[in-house]
Amino acid sequence: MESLVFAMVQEPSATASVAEQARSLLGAHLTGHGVTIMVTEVEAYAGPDDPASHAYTRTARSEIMYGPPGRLYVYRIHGHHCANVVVAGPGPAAAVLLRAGAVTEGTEVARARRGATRSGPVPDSRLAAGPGNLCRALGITMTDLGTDLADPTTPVTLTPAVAGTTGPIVAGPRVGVRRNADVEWRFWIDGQPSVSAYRRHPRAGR
DNA sequence: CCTCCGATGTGCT
DNA sequence: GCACATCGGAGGC
Repeated sequence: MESLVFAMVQEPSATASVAEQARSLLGAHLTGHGVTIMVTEVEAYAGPDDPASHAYTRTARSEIMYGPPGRLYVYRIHGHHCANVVVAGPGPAAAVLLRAGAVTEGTEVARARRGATRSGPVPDSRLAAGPGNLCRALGITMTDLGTDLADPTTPVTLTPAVAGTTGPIVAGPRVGVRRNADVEWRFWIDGQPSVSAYRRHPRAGR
């Protein structure tokens, strides 16, 4: 409650709908290279007014977020890939990070891509748990950067959710961000086993 | 050039 | 809860 007021004061109405668009992606179906997931966890990132966003500074890497919505923004971090949907915010360069999903098709392919950890095989419910693992399960790499997600002929496509079919949606602070660490722009479907545990950035303020 | 540092994942104490 | 592998982007010099 208090944090919501804080967010509204900090972020004027220009970015409020970025969070709404992130919420609306929950329950959508994303297909990547033969594997389909239902999206269970997302995070909203705004543009130049959101220091946690890559679009906070406009560079060659973040340029795609200043372009048309519905395209895929892929970046690498710590040797992993992360996938975002560029959305049309009231402000420029809004995007939604796809953090987790439940595999609904292509489970065998996803298992093969994930392989086994030292402690054993990855449970099917966690094949696309976490943004890096989601990309691995779906075979998303930098070659998919800029894909038009509405074009059914591409290897990566997004099918919108039917509103009101996901069950309860929960919100909290974004995982692992140092700046704007208290803005509650992570959204997930309550009870889904693919959803990440919250980890605060070690050097986040407060 | 060179340094810093993550929108991470995994394993271990 | 904590350490660390890992690597490219971004910015400083």
